[in-house]
Amino acid sequence: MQSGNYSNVKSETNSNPIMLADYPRAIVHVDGDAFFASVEQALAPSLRGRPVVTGLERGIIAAASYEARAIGIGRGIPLTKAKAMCPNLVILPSDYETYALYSKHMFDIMRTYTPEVEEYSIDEGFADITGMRRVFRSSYEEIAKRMQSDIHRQLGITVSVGLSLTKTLAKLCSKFRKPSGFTAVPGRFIHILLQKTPVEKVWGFGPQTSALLRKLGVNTAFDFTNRPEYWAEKLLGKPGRDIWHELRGNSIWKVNIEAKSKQATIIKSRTFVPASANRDMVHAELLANAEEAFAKARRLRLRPRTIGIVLRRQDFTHDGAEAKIDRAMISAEEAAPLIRRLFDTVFQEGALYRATMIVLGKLETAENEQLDLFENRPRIEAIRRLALAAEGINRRYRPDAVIPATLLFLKNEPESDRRIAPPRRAHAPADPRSQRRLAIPSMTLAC
DNA sequence: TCTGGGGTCCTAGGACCC
DNA sequence: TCTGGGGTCCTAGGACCC
Repeated sequence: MQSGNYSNVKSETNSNPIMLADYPRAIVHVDGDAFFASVEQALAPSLRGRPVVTGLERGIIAAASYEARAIGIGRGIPLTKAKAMCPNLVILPSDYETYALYSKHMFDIMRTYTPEVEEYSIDEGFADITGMRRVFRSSYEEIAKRMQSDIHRQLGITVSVGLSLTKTLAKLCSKFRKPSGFTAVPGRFIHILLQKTPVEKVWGFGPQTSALLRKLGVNTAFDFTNRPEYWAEKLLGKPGRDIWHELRGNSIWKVNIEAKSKQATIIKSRTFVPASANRDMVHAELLANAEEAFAKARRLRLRPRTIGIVLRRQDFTHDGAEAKIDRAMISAEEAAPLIRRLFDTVFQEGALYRATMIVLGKLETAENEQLDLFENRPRIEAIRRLALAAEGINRRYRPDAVIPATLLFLKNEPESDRRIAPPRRAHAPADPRSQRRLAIPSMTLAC
């Protein structure tokens, strides 16, 4: 395990101290190392030490173990390409339920050191351990290291841990050494960390903001914090000001212990290859997404009050439209006429589209659902029963055993993945996703 | 990082009201 | 009937995150 802090690093400049107190707040960031792949390796000892990736169900790598990364295989790479690079690659489907169990256990371990734990995502979280030194009769560094070793011992996975004064700094620390790294930066060494951090690595600075900052001669986090606060706010608004403070050791973003509030939107989108200008085909893709989005809404017992669509063109520009719905809808069939209207306002004849998206917004819990007195109750009930029955059949047989007639356009395409609709033999390269279904019968490919 | 899928938050600007 | 100021609410879209 790598370990250390900045106390042994010679200061490159002693001017402009940003924060001198060591830990006015002590924030820990715990970041799972290749989380999905690590869980798989923890579950199956035979996989340890081998290159393992997950993402079989999508055809694109969702997580890659460090053994896989060592040979250049990482997130987002198509499985076909990855397999070509490494014939021994172990390819698994993502098993989110199991990962969620490990995730919960990881947060429970963190909570044995402080109740103030934020479950930021499935594989990373924050803990505010300010004031806990006395309770555990140890330094903040020791507490954070114990958290790390507890997780390793109890779960069999490694995590990287950062300790500093703010969430932003703690996150920089946990990224500084990986995997299984430990990095602590107290107040008097913040400037050294910032000098080593290019703006792109700062949490909250994406490609747009980073490019702008670089153009203005701001290349590192240190450069950014050396500009005046009003400059940061004027250029980047409130987020810019918040980040400026966070980087200087002034904690703005509190560790949020509340469970994630209710989901606000459900999004379903799919890219199809090749792009298409065919009105019916693009519309059918959109409805297929609507089917999945409503299925998810039913599962979560949520009802949308708005429906939005987005059509993405081949050049990655996109257009969208949104509409309110006046009563609760639970199926794509109910929404189909509305979706059609939105589609007709957005679709442009002659444009080449590569993806469609459905956005169900303003979700409400089904319990609050109120039916309009004047609406056509029997018909709506019939549609509901139909949707639920179809779902049951599909669960029992195959996902597309029963589909709405509106999707027959896709269904009729012979030997084609439902989501990859257009005939591709003539003019397009084969899509790897449609091939993998036929070609990969088992979970593990080991040659 | 020339781009897969699922999310959240912030802001600018328009509508509407006094 | 080009004319003040200001508040609130909503929406579209940008930017970012994992």
